[in-house]
Amino acid sequence: MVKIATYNVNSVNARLENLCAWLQSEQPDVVLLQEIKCEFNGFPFFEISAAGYDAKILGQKSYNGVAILSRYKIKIESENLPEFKDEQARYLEAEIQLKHNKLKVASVYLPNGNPPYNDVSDTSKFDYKLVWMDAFAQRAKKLLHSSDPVILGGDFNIIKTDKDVYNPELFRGNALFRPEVIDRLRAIEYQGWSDAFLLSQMKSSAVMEKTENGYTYWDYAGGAFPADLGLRIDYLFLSPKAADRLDKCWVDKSPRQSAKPSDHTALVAELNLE
DNA sequence: ATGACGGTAGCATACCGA
Repeated sequence: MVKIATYNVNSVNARLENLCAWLQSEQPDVVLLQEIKCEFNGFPFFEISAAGYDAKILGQKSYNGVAILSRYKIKIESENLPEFKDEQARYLEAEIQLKHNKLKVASVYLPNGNPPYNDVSDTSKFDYKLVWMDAFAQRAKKLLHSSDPVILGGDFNIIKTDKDVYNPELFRGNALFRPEVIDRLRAIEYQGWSDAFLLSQMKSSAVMEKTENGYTYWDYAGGAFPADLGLRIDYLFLSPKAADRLDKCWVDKSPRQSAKPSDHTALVAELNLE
């Protein structure tokens, strides 16, 4: 059994205690991190290694940045999306050599796309989100038919349906909830990817799991977390070979409940692979 | 009242986030 998680940490250095405590208690085999907010020289390799993990990163100063942690050997396949010039560090793809099987994974931090507060008519961030998604869709299509199982995980910054947000009306017109991005994500899923959380819910017979909203993000402000005013915007997408092996996928709220939390929490899956 | 909260850069406050 392999346990894989995605977690937007909102600065790996600000979250180091939180992250290491969670690695210690949950013992995931592979972790996809987003928003590490540091460059190579600022990444806490020593502490992550002491926790038992190899780490590969694509860093950026102050903003963005993605990483892959693993108890198994990590071989980087792509830093950034191939054939897409990107100033921002949002995509890291690797091959993980398990005991017997190989696994392909990518840590994905999709652009937010909302305009800056001082100029709400500025569409450049939204335009960037759309072209980024088009490049990502091309890469996903290539990866889908890999001979190894593939998992694309991360913070996608997309609310797929009204069910995935505490107040849909409040988010109409928001870049996370615009038809242009929802349609693009649906087109990617129609290539043949499975949303691990939904697939797990579908296979479960437990009533509690079926009614779980799957929120992975709660605003820091206004007591959103205790009131469960959240969004489901972090996903694990499984290729057919990975979906075949899915045992269970769930939201782990423990990092969000701990001291000094990220505004996101971890989404975890277990697959029958070794 | 047009906020809240948190991180980074860098030293006051702007930018970013969802």
